[in-house]
Amino acid sequence: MQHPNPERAALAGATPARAQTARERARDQITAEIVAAARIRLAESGPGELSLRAVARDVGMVSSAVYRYFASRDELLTALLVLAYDDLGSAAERADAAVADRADVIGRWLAALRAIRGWALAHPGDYALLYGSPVPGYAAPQATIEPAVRVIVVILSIVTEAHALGRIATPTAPAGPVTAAAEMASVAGAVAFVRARGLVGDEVPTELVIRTLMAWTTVFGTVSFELFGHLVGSVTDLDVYFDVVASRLAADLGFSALR
Amino acid sequence: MQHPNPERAALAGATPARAQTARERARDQITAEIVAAARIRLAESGPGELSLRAVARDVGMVSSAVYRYFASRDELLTALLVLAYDDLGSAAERADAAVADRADVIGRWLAALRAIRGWALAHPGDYALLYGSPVPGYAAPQATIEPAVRVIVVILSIVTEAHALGRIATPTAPAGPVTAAAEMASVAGAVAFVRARGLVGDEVPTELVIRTLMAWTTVFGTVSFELFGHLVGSVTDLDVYFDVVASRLAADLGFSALR
DNA sequence: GTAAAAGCAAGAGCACTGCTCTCTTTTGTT
DNA sequence: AACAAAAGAGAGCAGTGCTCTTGCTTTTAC
Repeated sequence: MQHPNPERAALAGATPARAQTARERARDQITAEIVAAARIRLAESGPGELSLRAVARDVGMVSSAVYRYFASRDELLTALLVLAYDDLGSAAERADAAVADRADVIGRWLAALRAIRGWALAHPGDYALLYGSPVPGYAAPQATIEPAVRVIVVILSIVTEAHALGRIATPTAPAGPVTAAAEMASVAGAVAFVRARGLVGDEVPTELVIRTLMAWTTVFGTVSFELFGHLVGSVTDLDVYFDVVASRLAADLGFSALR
Repeated sequence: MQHPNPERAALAGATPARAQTARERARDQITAEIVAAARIRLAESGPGELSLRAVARDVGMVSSAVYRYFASRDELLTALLVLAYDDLGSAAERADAAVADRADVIGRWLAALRAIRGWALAHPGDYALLYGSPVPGYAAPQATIEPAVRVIVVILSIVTEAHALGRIATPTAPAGPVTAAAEMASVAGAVAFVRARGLVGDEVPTELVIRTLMAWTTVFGTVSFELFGHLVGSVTDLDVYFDVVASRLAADLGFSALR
C-alpha cells in the first residue's frame, strides 16, 4: 500500500474545499508535532545529524509510526526547509517594513541585511539546512522554491524601489572579457523574474540586477563564512564587519546617501 | 591501549631524522592508500556520506584495521581537508603564475578566480568538505589553517602587487553606520596577516584589505550558489556569469584596465 | 640469538541509523 | 453496532562509527 502524501495541507496551510474531518485534523496536528520536534532537534545540530528515530522518541512514537506522516527523512527535511525559508523571509520582510521612512532606502537595506544575519545566527541549524552543502542525491522539490524566493524579493524590492525613487545611480558595466549581449543573456532568468514579479520599476537595468544578485551572494557568503568559522583569524568584530560589508554593498549598488 | 598518532608524518611529509624502518614505510604507504580511496569516494558523494567502512573495503581491510591509521572518521576527513586545501591552493597558484605579463593584474585576477571555480566544479565533494556546512561538533585542527590560507594568499598577492605597481585606484570608504576607527579594528586580524606575510606593499590600505576580503567572499558565494543549485532559475549561462562577477569585483577593487 | 615489546590485522560485538514489513489496536464514519 | 480505513507497535534488515579481544608479525632490547 502506498503511503499517503499528507504534509502538503498541513504545511502550505491550504485548507481543502471540503471541511476537514476529525481524522484529518488529528493528522495535521500530529504532523505539526513531529515537525516541531524536528525543528528543536535541528536547532542544536546540523541537518545531517537529524535522526528520525530521535524525533519519533521526542513525540512519544515509535519510528515506524512517523513513516505514516513522512515517507522518508528527506521529506521531513523538506518540510523543515519550507518552514525555515518562510521564517527567514518573513524576518527580512518585517525588518524592511519596520523602517518608517520608506524613502530611506539605505536604512531599509541595512535593516533587511541585519535581519538576515540575525536570523542566521539565531538559527544556525536551519541556515545550514537552507544554504549549506546539500545532500548529494537531494533535489529540492518544486514546493520549496516559492518560499525560498521571499528573502530575495525583499532585497530586490528595496533596490527596485530605490531605483524608481531616483535614489540609485546605476553603476555602469566595467569593461570585461564578456560582450554586453552575453552578459545580459547570462542573467536573463533573473531579469525575467524581476519583470514577472511586477516589482516597482519595470525598466530596471540589467546591470542593477547583476549588482543585486552579487550583493545577495556576498551577504550569503559573509554570513556563511562567519557561521562556518572561516573568519576566525581575520575578522575580530563580526558585528562591525557585517555593517562594513553592508555599507560597501550599498555603495556598489549606487545608493545615494540620504542625510 | 592508546592509538598512535601516525598520519602526521605521512601527510606533512616530515621525514624523521632516523631512517625509516620497513614498518614505517609500509605504514606510510597504507596510510596513503586509505586516503586515496577516501578521496575517490568523496569525489562522488558529500563528506557526510563518506563511510569509513566503505573505504576500508576498498583497500581490502576490515574497518577496525583502519583505526590503526586514523583514530576516527573526523581525523580521516581532516587529512582529506589538508589535501584538498593544498590542491585548491596550488591550482590557484599555477593559474596566476601562468600569466606571462606580471603587470597584467586583471588577467592574473581573472585567471586565479577562474581556476578556483574550475577546481570547485571538478571536485565538488572536496569543495563541500572545505566550504560546506561543517559537522557541528567539528573544530578544524591547527594543521589545517596553513594550507587553507594558500588560496587566499594568491588573491591577496595579486591585489597587493597591483597596489605596489600603482595599477589600483584604492576606493574610498563610503559613509556608513560605523566609525572609521571601528572599521579598521574589525579587520585588524586580516591586516596583520597581510603585514606578517610580508606581501608586497607593506602600506596596503585597510580599505583595500576589506575590499579583497569581500571579493573573496563573493567568489566563494558565487561558486557555492552555483554548486549547490541556488542559481538554477536566475542564471542561464554560469560560465559567462562568473566572468561577469569577476570583472565587477576587479572594478570594485579599483583595478585600472591594462589595454 | 633469543626474548620481550610494540605494531598490525581480523573478528565479534555494541549502540545507533533509515527503512520495510506484519500484526494489532484505535477511531471515525455509515 | 458494524465495518473499513487509518494509526501505532514491534520485529527485522542492512548499514554505520567505534571498541575490545585474540592471534600474528615485525622491531627492538638484552
